[in-house]
Amino acid sequence: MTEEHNIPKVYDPASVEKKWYEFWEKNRYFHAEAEPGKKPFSIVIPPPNITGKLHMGHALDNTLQDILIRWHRMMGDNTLWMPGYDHAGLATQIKVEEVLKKEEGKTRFDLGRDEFVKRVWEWKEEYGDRIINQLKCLGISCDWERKRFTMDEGCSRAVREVFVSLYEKGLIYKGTRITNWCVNCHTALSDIEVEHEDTPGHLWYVRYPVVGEEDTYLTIATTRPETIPGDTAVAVNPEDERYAKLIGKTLRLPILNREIPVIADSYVDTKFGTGAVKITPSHDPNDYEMGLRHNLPEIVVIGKDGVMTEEAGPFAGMERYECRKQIVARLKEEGYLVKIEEHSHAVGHCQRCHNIVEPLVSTQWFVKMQPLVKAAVDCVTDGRTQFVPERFTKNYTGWMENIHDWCISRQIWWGHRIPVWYCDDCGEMSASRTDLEKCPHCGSTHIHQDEDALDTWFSSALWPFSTMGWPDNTDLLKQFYPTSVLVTGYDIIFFWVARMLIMGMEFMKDIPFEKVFIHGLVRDSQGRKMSKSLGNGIDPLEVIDKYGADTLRFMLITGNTPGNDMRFYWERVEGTRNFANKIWNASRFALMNMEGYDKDAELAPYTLADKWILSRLQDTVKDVTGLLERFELGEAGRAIYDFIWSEVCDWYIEIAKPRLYNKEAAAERATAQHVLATVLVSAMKLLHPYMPFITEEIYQCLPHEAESIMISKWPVADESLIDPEAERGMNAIMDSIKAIRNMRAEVNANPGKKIPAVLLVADDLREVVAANDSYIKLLGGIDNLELRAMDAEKPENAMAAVVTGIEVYLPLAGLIDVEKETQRLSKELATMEKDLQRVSGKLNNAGFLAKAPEDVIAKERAKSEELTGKIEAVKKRMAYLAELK
RNA sequence: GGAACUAUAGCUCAGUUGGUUAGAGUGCUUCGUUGACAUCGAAGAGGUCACUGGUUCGAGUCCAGUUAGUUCCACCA
Repeated sequence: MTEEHNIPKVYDPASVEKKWYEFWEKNRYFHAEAEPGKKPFSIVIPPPNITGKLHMGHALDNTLQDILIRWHRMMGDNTLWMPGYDHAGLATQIKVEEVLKKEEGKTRFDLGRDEFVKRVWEWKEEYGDRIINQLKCLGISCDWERKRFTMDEGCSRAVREVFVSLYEKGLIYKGTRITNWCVNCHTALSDIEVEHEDTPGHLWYVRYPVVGEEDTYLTIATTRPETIPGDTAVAVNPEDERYAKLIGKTLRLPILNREIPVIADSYVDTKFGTGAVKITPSHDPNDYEMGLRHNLPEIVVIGKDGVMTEEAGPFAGMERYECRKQIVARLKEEGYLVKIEEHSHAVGHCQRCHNIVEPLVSTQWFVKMQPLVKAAVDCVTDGRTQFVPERFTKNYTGWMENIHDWCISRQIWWGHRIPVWYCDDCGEMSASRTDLEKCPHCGSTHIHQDEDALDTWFSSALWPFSTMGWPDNTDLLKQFYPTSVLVTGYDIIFFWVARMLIMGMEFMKDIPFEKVFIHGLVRDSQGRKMSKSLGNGIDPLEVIDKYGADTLRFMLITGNTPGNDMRFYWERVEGTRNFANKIWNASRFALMNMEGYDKDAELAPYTLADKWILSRLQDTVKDVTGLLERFELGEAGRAIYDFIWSEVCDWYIEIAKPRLYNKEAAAERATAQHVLATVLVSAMKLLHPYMPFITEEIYQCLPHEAESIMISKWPVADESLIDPEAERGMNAIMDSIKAIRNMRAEVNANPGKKIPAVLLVADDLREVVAANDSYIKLLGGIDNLELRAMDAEKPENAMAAVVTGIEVYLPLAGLIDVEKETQRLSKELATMEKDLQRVSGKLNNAGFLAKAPEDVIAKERAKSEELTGKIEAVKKRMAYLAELK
């Protein structure tokens, strides 16, 4: 937009976005340093995975953050947005393994651990920055100079420190127990990495013969017949009279013919199935617990690869679901199968590969959660950390109160290797902050490190302080911890937010963030989750290419409320693009009329429209700032949109045109230029956090004080410019103009041509309307405008409309269709009378008069008066029309 | 089995502490091209605010229940 004479009519985002992003980066506007004494504002980015590719969720999440960051930067806060990415252990390992398989036909085992990990690092170097470059296309203003990685030296040091410290406190332990196991990924998973889905299945009723009693059976019901070979008991409820006499007896396991006892345990629900349940301690968490209580043997029949073990006898070597089929067939053949029922139940799937998770016994590392949760819950219940919207608090605390120990070991290679060494000589185990060369206990050099890596969320949990240099007490931590806001989707409150709160409270003894700003998901136009398998995802870069980053950003933020999901519509994208173009053209208009602008020129007194728009600007500044403070970003965006389009463009610019076109009246012209420029610059500032590129482009062309809009000062409302009188006068005039346009459209009166009009104006408005009748002439298409007092004679043979304080008459004798006009007026009359009825009802209600606040009563009284006046005028008018018939 | 969210115009959604004539965008109908913008302007039609009851002078807004849809949590075979 630098060449004033050749500004394209249509805004072209591609031609300006790159330019300004480079300009901002070159000038280091994104960079923050600790400056003691300055008010801080800080956010740590939810680190995207290095395998990541920008999707709509990122676009939304990062735009929200960028708006808060840019706004606070303009408010003069010392603003840090800490960027980085996550190594995403399992996800990345799977990704690289796929590539390895495809390109070289090899598995990670072919390469060996060291070589494989080296390959992942190479992959990270090559692709890790892809998503960051995509974020830059969105206009994201992170302090890229500080970019961190969960596996960089500093973050890794923090991981070691936390692990060893928790180990020393006894809060990390190694244990053998039943955990979620993915037979495909070949690793243990934490509880929340298992997604439960209701799946239709069957309930098989199987009878187990009672040993020593001919033709006596105990029938159990199971959803997993393939685990029968692992049964080591059948349990019934001790209160259950049906089975009382069987307790203590022995059953013979069908097919396998092993003998197992009937035990009693109050866990058994007498109402489910037959009230008798087979117990497989190695393959079911409840059975595992029961096995411990009753000292039952554990027989592993399903291996870590999902294949039946030798213990499964005739089924050894079969895949677990194939085995299920075979066992059911055998049971049927041999007469053990009593019946099959349809049964829907929740089945756990691996979050990564979506295979069915197998509960298996294995040795893993756990974080003991109970001692850690209290502080993390307290800081939320006492309000030190607040969820926005507040309703997510309950979600969080409820989960925390029922938390189980966190399984943190993964049988994978990519990630932080567990910093524990085992001595082959003395058998001791040692956790260490530094890599060990020899056993601290016996000095032996025959030691080896634990093979497992940590859950990727272990390092993410430290992100708010590991990125700022912890465990050192850095200047960065001193100024920017706790961070101000954490912005994320509700889908990772448990994975990430909860664990950051836990680790922050434990290691920093302070909250990691003051606010947790939660947003929803971006769904497709049918409300479905965007997913690869459905192929319904929209690529944000495609939207940016076609419509510009500003459009995508504004579209994502407006039209929804915090915490709720939103739908993606191309129509909404187009609507927002039109808004960008509207701004562009308003600015283009301003520029084309800026010729000879001198900021020190002598100004004429402000006109009504000047006073009105300046007053409205102050209102808007207050509204927008207040809404941003309450995290109502969508509403704030709408307020800016409405101000620019419906007030500045639709009214102010139109009214200012005659003054801007008239070069003879220099002071008047300069005044209009000054007001228009002021209003536009302020509006661009308000809009800048939402639409950074177009606002910068426009700002640079308009008279401006800062070298970039992004470091300019956020507008503050000037109370002296708030002018209720001007707003009232202007509203009356605008209402009159709308009434004129309405009547003209109604009868299609001389479109494009000018017509005369007569206005009857109430005393208190006469002066302002008389002084500004040019507005009415200009925008109503009126050539001869006559003003009369309210009680003066009403024009005959004219169309009429009544607005607050003004009656509008258009002498359109020849064009009036008496019939239609009467109809129109009676409709109007009906709604007015209905309103009046309601208002009078209130005013005649003693309870209302006694209890409602005075200003509300006054408002109702004024409304009543106004309606009475209007109704009277419309009635007179109708009487007149009746005479004409 | 718990819990949360959603229900407002044809469609997508706003509506802060209860006090409006219930709004916007989009779609629809009608009209409009000479110096910002047809990615535009003007006008219009279109809603018993899911249902039932309650609190209140007053409810789209608060409370209880019902229905429908979505989601999260939960070890019942």
